[in-house]
Amino acid sequence: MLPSHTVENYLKAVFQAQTVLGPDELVPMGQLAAALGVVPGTATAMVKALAQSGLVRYEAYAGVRLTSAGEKLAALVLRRHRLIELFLVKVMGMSWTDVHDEAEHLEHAVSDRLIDRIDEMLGRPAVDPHGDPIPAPEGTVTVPAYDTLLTCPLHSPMVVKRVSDQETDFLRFAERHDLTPGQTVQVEERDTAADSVRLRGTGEREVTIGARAASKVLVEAVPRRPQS
Amino acid sequence: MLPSHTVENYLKAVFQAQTVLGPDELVPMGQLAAALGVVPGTATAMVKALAQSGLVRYEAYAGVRLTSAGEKLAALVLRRHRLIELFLVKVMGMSWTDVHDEAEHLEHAVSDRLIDRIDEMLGRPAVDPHGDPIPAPEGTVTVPAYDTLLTCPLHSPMVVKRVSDQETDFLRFAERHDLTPGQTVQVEERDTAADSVRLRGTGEREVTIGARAASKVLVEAVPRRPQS
DNA sequence: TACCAGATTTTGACAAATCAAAATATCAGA
DNA sequence: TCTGATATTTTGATTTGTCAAAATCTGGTA
Ligand SMILES: [Mn+2]
Ligand SMILES: [Mn+2]
Ligand SMILES: [Mn+2]
Ligand SMILES: [Mn+2]
Repeated sequence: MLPSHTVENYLKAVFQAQTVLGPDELVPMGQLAAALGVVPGTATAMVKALAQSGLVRYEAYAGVRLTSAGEKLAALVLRRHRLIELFLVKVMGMSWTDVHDEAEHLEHAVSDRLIDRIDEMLGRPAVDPHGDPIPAPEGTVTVPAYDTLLTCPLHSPMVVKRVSDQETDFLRFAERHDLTPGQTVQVEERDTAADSVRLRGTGEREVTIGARAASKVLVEAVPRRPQS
Repeated sequence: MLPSHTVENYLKAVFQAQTVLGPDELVPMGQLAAALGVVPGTATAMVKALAQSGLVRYEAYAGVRLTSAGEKLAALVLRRHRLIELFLVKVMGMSWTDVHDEAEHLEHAVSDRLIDRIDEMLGRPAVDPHGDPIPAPEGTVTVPAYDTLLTCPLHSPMVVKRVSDQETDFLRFAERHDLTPGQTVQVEERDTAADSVRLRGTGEREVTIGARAASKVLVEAVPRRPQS
């Protein structure tokens, strides 16, 4: 019995909530329900069924976490999602701002064989168009720990490595300000009171963005001596 | 309310049954149920619901036929299916023998925008890898009337235009004997008693195939003076 | 320690899609 | 016209996924 679309979506949501909360935390039902756009009671019912199938462990009033079986399945859904996103950008010429919604459906419909062709065609990539890491076929992921524009050093050139928001509007905003993976930026000033971050980007252009937005842009120091 | 996968599959099945039975025939429920792999009672229930939605007309004990609304939806599902099949062959390098099952799932998951990119990328093709005509975005299809290897003239070179069976095994058989769209064949002899057809294919190779198989290979006379 | 606000679970209902099996209709042949 | 074989419909259940709203729990605060 292969998992339904719904089951795949629940597992993926738990997986992603778990990676932000930390590996030992339980995901609260309210958060899970919100992520999936269902009413809390629905999530409770579904999670109980998933627990029956051995895909999650569930503690009433505490929350839910994936078992290793559930974790593997979830990682494979995420793998499909991210490979599809990259495929849509690289091969189909779609914009990175739009591919998420399309991938949200396709991730449940592609076969293992097709996903492997896609992977091969893309040269076994490590990250998707947003810089999100692509889980291996075995279901393992390594998530590099990056600074954000809110935590990185000032006056020091940084490369954008990842933009962690799937909303078309935010991605368009990021693109408009050259905050896409691969671009270089530098934080000029942080104003805690104003809740803002002033940036100098490619071509000396300056922008000031909110702290909220800044925290979604993950960066890494530009290596001192780039390989010739 | 966009139609569910199930509704799309029912409409497509009625559409296809209708094109083989003829435009004025009602599709019997038993046949529809068999095509969809459900028990007859299920088909009856579903068809009644489709009739409620105005997608089909249903006459108890007689059968079902698409309304023009249903026909348009069905044609669009078929359009997606066939464009996806061609895409999988041309762009993803899959075999024409395998793409049907993959397309059966993807046809319900691709957006209109993506399907249009695919159509564009393929150069607005008229037929899929099996020679099946691709419905227009408006939901219209023109089905050319071809001879089959069972009805075409003897000793006269014919081009294979279409192979009308989606089974991997049959398609592999056809491929083995150079009976793929674009190839040239010639019928040497028909033996009604033996229920067989003897063919001479590319490279003078001869094969004898059954009448059943022969009827699935649609052909057209090779034009007298091919365009230089 | 008692209470409350907020989160969570429970209960009861519903829609979609399906099957098994009983009931019924149709149609061809005697 | 009657009869049976076959096709179709009906009936009653089941599974999955969902919501609304009532009931219950939990973690702090007074
Ligand atoms: Mn999804
Ligand atoms: Mn992504
Ligand atoms: Mn289908
Ligand atoms: Mn085809």
